[in-house]
Amino acid sequence: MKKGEKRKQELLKIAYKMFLSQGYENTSVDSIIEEAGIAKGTYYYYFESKEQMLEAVIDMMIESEVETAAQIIESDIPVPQKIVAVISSVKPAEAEQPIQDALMQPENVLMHVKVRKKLIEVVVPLLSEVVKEGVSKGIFACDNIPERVRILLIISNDTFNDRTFTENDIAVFIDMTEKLLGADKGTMSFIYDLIDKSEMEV
Amino acid sequence: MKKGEKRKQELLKIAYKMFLSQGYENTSVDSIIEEAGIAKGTYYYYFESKEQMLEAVIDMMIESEVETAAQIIESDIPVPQKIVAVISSVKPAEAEQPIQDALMQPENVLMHVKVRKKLIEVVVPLLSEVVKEGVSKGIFACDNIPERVRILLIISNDTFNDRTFTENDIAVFIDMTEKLLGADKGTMSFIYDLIDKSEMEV
DNA sequence: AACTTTTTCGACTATTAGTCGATTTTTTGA
DNA sequence: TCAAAAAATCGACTAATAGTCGAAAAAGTT
Repeated sequence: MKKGEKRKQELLKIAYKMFLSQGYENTSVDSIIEEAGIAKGTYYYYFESKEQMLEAVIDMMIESEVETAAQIIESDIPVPQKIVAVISSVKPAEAEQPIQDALMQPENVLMHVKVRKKLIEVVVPLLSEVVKEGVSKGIFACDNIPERVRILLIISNDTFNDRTFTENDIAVFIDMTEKLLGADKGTMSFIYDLIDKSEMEV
Repeated sequence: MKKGEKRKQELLKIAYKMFLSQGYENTSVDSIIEEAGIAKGTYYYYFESKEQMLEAVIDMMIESEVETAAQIIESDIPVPQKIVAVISSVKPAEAEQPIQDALMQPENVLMHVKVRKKLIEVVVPLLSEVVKEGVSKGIFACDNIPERVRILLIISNDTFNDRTFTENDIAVFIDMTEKLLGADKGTMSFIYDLIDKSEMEV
């Protein structure tokens, strides 16, 4: 009842690395068990299927990202900055490994879609609270907050995570965010300074 | 040089149906050739790989949708209605088969993502022209049109194609569209009447 | 020590995408 | 018209895959 959990974590870590470096489809169960030094039967003692293991790996990834997001929310920075910080934290970006690159690879569509879906599911309620705080402070003015927050996340993900972007994309993103949340013009323009210009298309 | 093209089209049609009804991953090459009554070698005479065939099937799907979109654009309806019509035409929706349902199935992520990506690539320029027309007529007022159009497509796709939606989603979509394009409040509220309420979540 | 439960093993199966050389059918041009 | 060239078809074969299963070893329990 104890050793088992450890082995499971160990397998998840190995799979996590291999999925990211080679893609989910290109990582065979055989190669995972070889890397782990266990037999086929052992693998299937811990995981129902390869896909179920992928779910578990994703849950693991999400968990740590949500922790970061929660910390940011509890911190004491201005609401607009807080929102942007949470949105950024939700993309692996500069973090540990080239996770972002890995997720961009076409052989990782499945993983990519699943991560995004779960992340949005879990971050929308968190971020909605922050926006609500902004509304009560008079920084924002809008209704249907969760629906708006979702749009924010979808677009930021599409613009900044899934592809290369231009200055125009940033300008439109800022404009859209302000209008979507009912903020004064200029409220979100600090975003421009945060962007890593090296990631930008010329 | 003639018979070949016909066979190719025939195979594409068969694959199209099978991919949609069973999902891409669940459709084996063996089952396709059985359905078509040909040998393995013949299949690979026409297609490099199963995935390359998927691309071809998608191109086929896109092509017909783009034709429809182009017709709408040439038609003589008001600009705001035109935009919404194009966006709707871009989702298979009520069309022929339960394509939409098929693309929603988790076993079709790959196909789904590829269709969306290609569709956006091809529709953004078309729709941008329409918006430009709207700007010159004073209905809209905005810059960076292609970037804004992309957002419109991404969000409409996420909201109306990928999941069930609520009244709030519609309200936010209308509000966002108006603000994104710089239209007067109410310009896009006709959208509400177009929505098939039966598709809505309760 | 005798037992039960948890964990591990690896040979085995069934299915898959893709290869290849041989063969048949169709086209072409002299 | 007919033979050579090109296009199209065939199906047995390979290599890799995810997943199964019953037996055995290890760890816990009494």
